[in-house]
Amino acid sequence: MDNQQELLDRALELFSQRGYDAVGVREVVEAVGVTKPTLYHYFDSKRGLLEALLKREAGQMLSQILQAAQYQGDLVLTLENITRTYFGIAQNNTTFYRMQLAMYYAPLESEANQAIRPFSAQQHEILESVFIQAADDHGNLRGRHQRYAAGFLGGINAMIGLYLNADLVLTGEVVYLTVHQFMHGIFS
Amino acid sequence: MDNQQELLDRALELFSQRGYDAVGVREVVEAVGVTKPTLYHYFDSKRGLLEALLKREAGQMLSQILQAAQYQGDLVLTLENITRTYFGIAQNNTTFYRMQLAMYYAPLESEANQAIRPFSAQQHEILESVFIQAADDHGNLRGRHQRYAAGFLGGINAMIGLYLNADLVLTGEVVYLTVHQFMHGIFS
DNA sequence: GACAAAGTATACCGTCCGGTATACACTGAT
DNA sequence: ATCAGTGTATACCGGACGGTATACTTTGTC
Repeated sequence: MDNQQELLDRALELFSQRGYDAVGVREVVEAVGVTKPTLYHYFDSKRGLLEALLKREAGQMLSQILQAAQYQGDLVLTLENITRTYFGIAQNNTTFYRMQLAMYYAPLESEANQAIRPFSAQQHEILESVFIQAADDHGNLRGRHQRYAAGFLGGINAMIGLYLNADLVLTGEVVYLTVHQFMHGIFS
Repeated sequence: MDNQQELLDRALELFSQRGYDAVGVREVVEAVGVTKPTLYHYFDSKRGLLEALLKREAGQMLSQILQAAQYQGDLVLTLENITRTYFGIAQNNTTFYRMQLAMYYAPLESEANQAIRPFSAQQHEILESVFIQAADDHGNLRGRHQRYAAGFLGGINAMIGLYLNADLVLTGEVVYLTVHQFMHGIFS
């Protein structure tokens, strides 16, 4: 019924499965059962389609992460909330999570990477702010927030990577382990 | 002089900069100054070009990692050697490292991902074998080798990610910090 | 110096690419 | 009933795509 939303849905599916560059607009419109002018009516270009898609999906993802990342004096708790949220997104919106990861690692000059960059930047900003705030309570974090944010997200995505390969189930225990490993290393 | 190698060189550069799908064979041959039949003489297809490229670059990368991953009773030392090797590759062959990362995260059904898969599998195998061997000396590692291998590589790539964004210089200290954080967490 | 093999170029194949000019149908407001 | 705006389809654009049939030129071998 709603061609605009259906176009976004199919585009998400196809881009995630085969990649933005490899999927033509023709394929998207045929999957929905409309024609190209319909797509170009709602989105001015293929790039516009991608950006509308990101706005819809990434917006929701960011708001969830932002909410989970409210630091209130307990770093472990906050990191667990963040991890749980990421795992939840990866499980409930696997398709988008895959696409977003692929776009993040896509070449700098590719449209895909350029489109995802603002979103990634916001994501990192949120995580860094947690470590910056926590540095008030844990002095030895100071000045390392960037490395920690990157490392923490790296750890989360390592687990999500295993999940996406069907090598791991993202249980509450894995949330605990991911955060615990980040805080205390592998031996404790 | 050697058109075959020059084609591989330019293809590496272009694929890394803009992505496999976004670069046409026409562009590759023009960058070298030859014509398409020359490319198709050496490599049967665009995919063949990519695979020859991987064989050349990934082969060398794997042999370096394999050498660094010889576990001889000292897990920290081995992990530091591995980390140093990864950092070295990322620095000396930035172009390939970028491309390889992008291909790893590319959609499962994309040619790029399918081509890189065997290489990635070998990489993970090598890392897992380190943790499997180390479990003889550290019982509490047992059965977790897959998660640890993924997490460790995730940590390495988080640092390399910062390096690729010019946000971090990969010094010997970062090698130490990366391994130390993996072993003991962020507070020690 | 004949000959096979390897390497390269010209010119072309059909297909798909992103994008659009135009026209028509539907809807709601006047 | 009319008219504007929205939505959709037909049919097309120039150009780029991956790939190749053919022929020529170079090279090394006997």
